[in-house]
Amino acid sequence: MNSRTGTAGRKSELTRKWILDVARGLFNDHGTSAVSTNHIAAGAGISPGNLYYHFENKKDIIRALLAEYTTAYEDRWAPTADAGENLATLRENLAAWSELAWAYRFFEREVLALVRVDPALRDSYRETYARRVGQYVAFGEQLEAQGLLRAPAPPGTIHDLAVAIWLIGQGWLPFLDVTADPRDPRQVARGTDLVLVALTPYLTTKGRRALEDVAQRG
Amino acid sequence: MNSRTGTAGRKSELTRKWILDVARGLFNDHGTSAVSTNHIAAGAGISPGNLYYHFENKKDIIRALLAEYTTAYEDRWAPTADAGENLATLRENLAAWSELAWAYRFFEREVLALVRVDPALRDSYRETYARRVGQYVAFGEQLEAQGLLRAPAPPGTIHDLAVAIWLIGQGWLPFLDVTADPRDPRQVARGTDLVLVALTPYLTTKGRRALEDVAQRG
DNA sequence: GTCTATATCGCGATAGAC
DNA sequence: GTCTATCGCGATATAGAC
Repeated sequence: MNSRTGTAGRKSELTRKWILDVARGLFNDHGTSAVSTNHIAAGAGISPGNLYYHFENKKDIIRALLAEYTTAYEDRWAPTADAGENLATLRENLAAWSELAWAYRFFEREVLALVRVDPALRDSYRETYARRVGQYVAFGEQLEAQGLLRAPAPPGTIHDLAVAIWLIGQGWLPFLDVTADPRDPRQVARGTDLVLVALTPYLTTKGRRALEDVAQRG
Repeated sequence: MNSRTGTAGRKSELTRKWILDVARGLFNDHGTSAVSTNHIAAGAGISPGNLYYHFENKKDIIRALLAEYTTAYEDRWAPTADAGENLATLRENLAAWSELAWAYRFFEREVLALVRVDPALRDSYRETYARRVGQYVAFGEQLEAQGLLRAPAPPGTIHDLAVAIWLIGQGWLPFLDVTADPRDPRQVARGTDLVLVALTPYLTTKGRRALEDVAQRG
């Protein structure tokens, strides 16, 4: 509130970041509801009072983590123009994405419940979702324009496909967390398979070749 | 524990069921972590002590609700033999399923978090998942045998598709809950669209016609 | 089977010293 | 910026009367 963030804010930022890292780890391991602000403070080796100096409450911490997550994603995946190139790197992109999602896996597990009880969180989630699916759709339209997409796609198909892929992407990691060991690299590969099983049949032969390119090279 | 369930158990079963109904409603509205055993007791118009007579604790209630949910599903959808007929009724089946899912929507929202903190729940969930996806795969193989599935499906495709569809089915309702009004019938229809956008491209022309049949008649 | 009363515990949050 | 101390509250769970 009263912080003019000059050089004085440095130490504060460090502690703040440290709290977020610890909280993220605990949330990932035990789920947000099992983790109290006291646990976080203890885990971070600071006092409860200090934690409340940096954050209003637990919700505030969760919001900050979502902001981190979103930023990390958007730093990494600035949308590019060439859909063909994107197809070629799709697999590695999915793998890289899964790394990030793993770091914030409590989120993938709990978002839908969390946004229900925190309107502020809900708003940023909706915004992210809209932007993200918008990117998918733009990607699909690029594919179409470049003849990489099978022709007779009824209107709305690309959008539906984008949402379906979003759902698969949202769901598969926490799902593996339950049914298998998500750290197993082969399982991560299965995650990309699940996305591709939805996407592939919409690609032309040329599109499929672009997709497999990297598999040949790698 | 010491209950020889004869005629004496009748009243007990009624109260038990009533508690479950109330709990389900509250969980749906506020999420499991915001709802305490006291809230449930108050909502049911009974004392906290009475609630603990019928259930060990909150986890126990949640487990009972999952059992209810699973049973309700399996009573409704006994697998049938004719895949072509199944295709024709797929849309209505999806719509009917969404009714059921709506009644237990807190589950769709929270399962993955819930199973993490309750091993018993985790076990039944895994079991249900395995059985359900197994049914999907069997369905896919029937389609294939009847020439309703496009021919060159690489091994594993049907299974991947089954899992992808499971993920879409798991995800879309709670997702709508966040992004739109899930009670809007058109939104429910969009849910089936999302499943079909993954399935349709794998169908032969004949398969697609079987799928559209009902749309013509309705 | 159901109630009332209560014990215990830990969470969220703040005040005030340093 | 960080700590210690602490208050108030509500959640879980049990004891014992009816």
